[in-house]
Amino acid sequence: MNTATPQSKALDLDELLHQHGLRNTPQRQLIYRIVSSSAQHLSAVHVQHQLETLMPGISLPTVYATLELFADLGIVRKMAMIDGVMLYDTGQQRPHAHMVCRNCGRIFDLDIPPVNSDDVTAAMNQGFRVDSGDLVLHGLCSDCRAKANS
Amino acid sequence: MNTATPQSKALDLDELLHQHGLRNTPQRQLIYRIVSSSAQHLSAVHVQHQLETLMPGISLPTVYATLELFADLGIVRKMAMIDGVMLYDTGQQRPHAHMVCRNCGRIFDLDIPPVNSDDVTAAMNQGFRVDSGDLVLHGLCSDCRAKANS
DNA sequence: TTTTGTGCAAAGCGTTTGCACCATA
DNA sequence: TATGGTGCAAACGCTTTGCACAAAA
Repeated sequence: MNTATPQSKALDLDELLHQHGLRNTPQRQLIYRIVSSSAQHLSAVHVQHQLETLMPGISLPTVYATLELFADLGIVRKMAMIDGVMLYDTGQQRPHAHMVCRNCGRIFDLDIPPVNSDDVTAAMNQGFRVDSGDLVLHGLCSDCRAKANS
Repeated sequence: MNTATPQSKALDLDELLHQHGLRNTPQRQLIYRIVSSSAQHLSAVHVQHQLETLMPGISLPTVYATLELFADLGIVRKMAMIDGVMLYDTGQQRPHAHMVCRNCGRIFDLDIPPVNSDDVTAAMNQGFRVDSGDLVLHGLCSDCRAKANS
């Protein structure tokens, strides 16, 4: 059924868009390529920076609109908003926590499940149904720990 | 030593401010009264609303500055930023998670530790030292679940 | 009287919206 | 050719900053 079976995970974006009555544009293709090839979380400006050489004129509103669209299509997940910046992840990575270094400000992905079953049951006991969760840890990254000890 | 011994937990704000060479102003007293008597998280506008009757003219920048000051003094904690809004909690409550209802948008406090020891050790194994953490759960609150089932 | 705090206004920053032009289908 | 997407500019919401006046010590 698929027109091709590319090496890895490349789901057929063209087909997916057409199934939803949406158009296949170079912007969407490029943004898709970036988010699907990144193993890390991405912000909108991060995506725009990565597009600097491939499509210099791309606008930030387009990046936001496309990421929002991809979130609706299940291609990306809207992750935690950290310091007022929304982070997006490819839906292919398993749910994970984020670590913010309070010294250098960098944000790291941690392979830790953000929500455990205790959290879900505790929330349930208080009447809530949990769909997802964001865990953001604050502290020092290894680089800044090394610098602090010198 | 104290000029009064009010009902509950009122630590001596006046003394604390003087210890740090800071001034005791009515704004700080009132904001302190609000945050220390609230069992819930608070945003800056939330605090301002609560001050409507006691001090109608108080400005938002002053509220922000005072909350920031109280955070430095350890009186409040800067909690998670949710939807671009910073939440503050009194340092007296134990660390807890937040629950955002994706239907009504309300934010609830949940008596769940945001970070467990597994998280800390897992982060440590990747080189990070964890100081604190914010857990934000997304889902449906009990009210909206009830409405959805009707 | 000296110094800090407050209030006002405006600036920042990330995100969203309105609208004319362009490109996909 | 018709509809939907893009880019530009501007609006928006929350937070922060600059500065003159007021108030605490």
